[in-house]
Order: sequence, then structure tokens, then C-alpha cells
Amino acid sequence: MKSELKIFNTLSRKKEIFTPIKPPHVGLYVCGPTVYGDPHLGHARPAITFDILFRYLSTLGYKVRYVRNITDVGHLENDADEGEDKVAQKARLEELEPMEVVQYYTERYHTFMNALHVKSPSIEPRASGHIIEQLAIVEKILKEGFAYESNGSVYFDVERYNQEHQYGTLSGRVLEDLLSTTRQLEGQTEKKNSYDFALWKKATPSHIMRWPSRFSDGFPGWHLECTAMSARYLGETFDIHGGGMDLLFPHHECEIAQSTIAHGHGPARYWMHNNMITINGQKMGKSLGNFITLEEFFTGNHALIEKAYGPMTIRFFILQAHYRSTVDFSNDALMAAEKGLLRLMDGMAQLAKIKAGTSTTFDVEAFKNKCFEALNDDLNTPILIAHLFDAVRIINQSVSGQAHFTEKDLTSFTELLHLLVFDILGLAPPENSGSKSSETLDGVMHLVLDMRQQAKANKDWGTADQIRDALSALGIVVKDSKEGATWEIK
RNA sequence: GGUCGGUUGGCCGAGUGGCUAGGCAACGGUCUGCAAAACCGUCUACGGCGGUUCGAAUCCGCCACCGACCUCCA
Repeated sequence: MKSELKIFNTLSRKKEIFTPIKPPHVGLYVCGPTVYGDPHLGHARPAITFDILFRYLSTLGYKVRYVRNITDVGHLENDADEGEDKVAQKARLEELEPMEVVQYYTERYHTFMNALHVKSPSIEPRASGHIIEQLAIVEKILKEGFAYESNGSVYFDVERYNQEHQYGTLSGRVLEDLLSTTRQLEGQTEKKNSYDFALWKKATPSHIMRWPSRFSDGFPGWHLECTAMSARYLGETFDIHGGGMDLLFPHHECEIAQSTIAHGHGPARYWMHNNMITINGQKMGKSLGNFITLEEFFTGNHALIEKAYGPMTIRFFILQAHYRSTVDFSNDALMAAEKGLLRLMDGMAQLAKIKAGTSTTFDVEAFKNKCFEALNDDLNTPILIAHLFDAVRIINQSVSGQAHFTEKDLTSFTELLHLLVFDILGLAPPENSGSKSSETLDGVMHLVLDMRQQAKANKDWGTADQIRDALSALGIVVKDSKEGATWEIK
């Protein structure tokens, strides 16, 4: 399938036409969650961003292998000697086996990603399952002379690397600057330079998660897993590497350095980074006290949230902003998004009610082109959604006879909208709307609305309004139209 | 301090050297028994100061403010 998909490549800081290495195959690697805590809003952004990419590439006819890792080892709490594996630290606090914690939060992550309609990746490898691959890379880099052993740990020699290659190409950093800006932490005497990073870390005695190696009983460095697992499942060169902007430096920079030594070149041709999420204009962070988990969002059980917001509202809200912009979560913005989504979904439901005519007053082909133009322009979902609202207007006009479609155009219009809204954007009507209700409820509602219709026919406005008001109190909105009444649970 | 990014109408949020973004809210109208929904219309904004240009919110410079990264982070 031909496409003019352009994506913003962080490497060049420009939009580039996407050309896969071996069409129709596309290799996509995205940094996944560290499963030591409940999934939060921050996890939703990259998951949804790259879900759209995954879905769209698939729509374009590519055979995508999407690899998104689960980090269950290796991320240090800090860079110092006494640093310990995040997972292990949490486990000790709760007196659980580390893998118990991993299991629990991995399942939580999956549950909430499913709720957000984030498709499962093709492969979801775990860092703990790839220690051998990671150690092999450590050996390779040591052999090439770009790493050194120190007190049971192995560090990447950034200075040496920078002599032959350029360190900082992705993030635009210069090594000399890093010298002055890198934090000096206690116990860094093992490292030659503060900017060197660990490939293998010797475990402290209290450290539960550890693996034997010829250097020490320890665990792999924080950046190594992605290098090892992406190479294993996608090859040493693959198409797209994605992740949050906060991972740009040092994580992705280090991946490039490791890969350059181990494989002779950087891992990916295109690097894509989604921007961060803010809460009321401020970065979300545990230390800032504005940390909101997805569960809290879905239940409304958080001080900063006025009400519960459904997964589709959050998905829609995120898609209403471009993935490279920050998106600010506030109650006003979320409520606006919720209503907007409802309007869009109403429109989709109305689509089936359009009666085909003898002529078409809407240029379906031009509309289609506009929509794909938006997607092709670095996944510009806000523009796509703006077009979709134009379509909603056309749909509503058609239902009331102010716009028309031929049978053929109506079919292609309907198919196009289903493709865009459901398949590519991955949206769906809110969980408890009329369309998804039980047959029993449908039957009851049909009866009730019939009775109201009877009352209206008899000009018994009191009864008609009583029915409407009582339903409204139950959260069921009655919508009258010339064709009769429909209903919807709010 | 270094690097990078942002500042758009009541709110959110796109975009671009001249041509309506879109959503939410508000207001007016049509429809309706009355409403709601829907439709039509109104609200015409781009931080400040200079500069380039026939023309800039869009390019350049300076200033102000905000934020991200530089430390685990999505």
C-alpha cells in the first residue's frame, strides 16, 4: 500500500518520509513500563501514541512487529553504590518476592491498557528473561575496548566512545557540557567519569534480584535491556524506536552508544518521542503530589479529580493533542473532551440511520484524502479529529434530510469512518451507552417510550414529561426527533 | 548554570508568510406542546518590543514568562 507517511525523526529533528528497511515489514520498539508501581497517566501517553502508530502502519498494509518491553530488573534507584534495583526495593518493603511484585503490576498494566483500547504488542519481552543476551553485549563492548571493569561492575567508557564516535547526537548534547552538569554523587569512585554508565552492576548484599556473572553477582545496567531485546527480536537495525521524551537522555543516548559499539551502528533509523503529561500545568510526579493512577482516573477517586473519567475519554483527550506537544489534564479540559467524544460517538451511531438517495452532496473522496493527509503528517490526530467533527455535522444533516448520499457513497463514507474512528483511533462508545445495553433494557425502553409517545399523541403532556423527567433522574436522556425518540445513558 | 521546547480567543487545542482549524462554554435563531438533541449563525485570538516583507500570529533579533531534560521517571 502506498503511503506518504511522514514522521518526526528526533535524530534529524525533521519530519521524514517513512521508508521501511524491508517492506512490507516494519520493526517497532517502544520502551515499556517499569513494573514496580500502579499504571498512571504517564503510561497512557506513549502507549496510546504508539498504539496509533501500530494501528496505522497495519492499516497501511505493513506487517508490523511491535516490541514493547517490560522492565522488571535493572533500573537503579540512584547511581550510587548503595543504589538498588527498584523492583527489589519495593519488594523488600512489602515483603514479597520481587517476581510477585512484577507479576502483580504487569497484570495491572495490561488491565488498564486494555481498558484504554491499547492493543497488545507483538512481543512483550522481559528484561529478567534476557540476562544472557545482556551479558553477551557487555562482553562484546569490553572486548572492543569501550568498557572497563571496576569493583565487580562494568561501565561504559563514554570519553573513549566520544573520541571515535559522537556521544549526544540524539539529544544534542556535548560531552564537555556534560562534565560540568552531571551530578557528582557519593560513591562514584568506581567510575572514571561521572557520565559513564553501568553495563553491569554488582549487587549489594541486601540486593535480592541478582544473577551470576564473571564480574560479580549482580544485574544488568539500566540501558542495556532495550539494546539486547530490540536486537534479539527486531535485528541489529530496525525501523522505529519510540518512547517518552524523558527517555531521550540519557536512556536512548546510551542505547545508541552501546549499539554502536556492539553492532557497529545505532539501533533504529527513526526515533520518535512523545511529549509529557502535565496536571494543571505542572509535570506529574510522585514527589510533586499530583500523581494520578489510571484507576483513580477511572473511579474519580482523587483529590484533583472532580469526577470519574472513562478510559475512552482519556484516550480521546490524549488524541486531541498532538503527541509531540505536552497535554495538560484539568477537569475543564477533560469534561470538554468527554462531551466532544459523546458528540462524535452519537454521530457514528446516527450513521446507520442515513437513508441513501439519488445524489451525493458531500465529497467523500476529498474528505478521505484530508483525513489521511492528517495521519500522514506525523500522526496529526487533532487535525483528523477536527475533520471527523465535520463528518458528524454532515451525518446529522443527512439524517434530517439536509444532505444526501447515494448508496455507494454512503457505504464508502460509513466504511471510512469506521476505519478511522474505531480501527485507527481505537475509540469506542462509552461503556454504558444505549448501543451496548442488554436486550432486556432495550425492550423496556422501547415500551416506556411507546407509552410516552401515546401520551404525547393524546396531548397528555403531564404524563409525557413525567416519563421524561423520571428517566432523566435515572440518567437516561430521551432525544426526540421526527422519526421518533431515542435514548441514551449518560 | 547548560541544552531544548513552549507562550494562540472564556477553557482545551491545531496550524500556517496572504485563504474558516476543531471541541467545550456563551449568545441569537430554526425545530419542538415545552425542553433536550440536532441544525444555522455570532464571538475573529495568536506574550512584549523591534526588524525582514507588498503582506507575519506564521521568518529574524532582543526581552519577559512558563516548562522539560541534565538524577529514577512514560
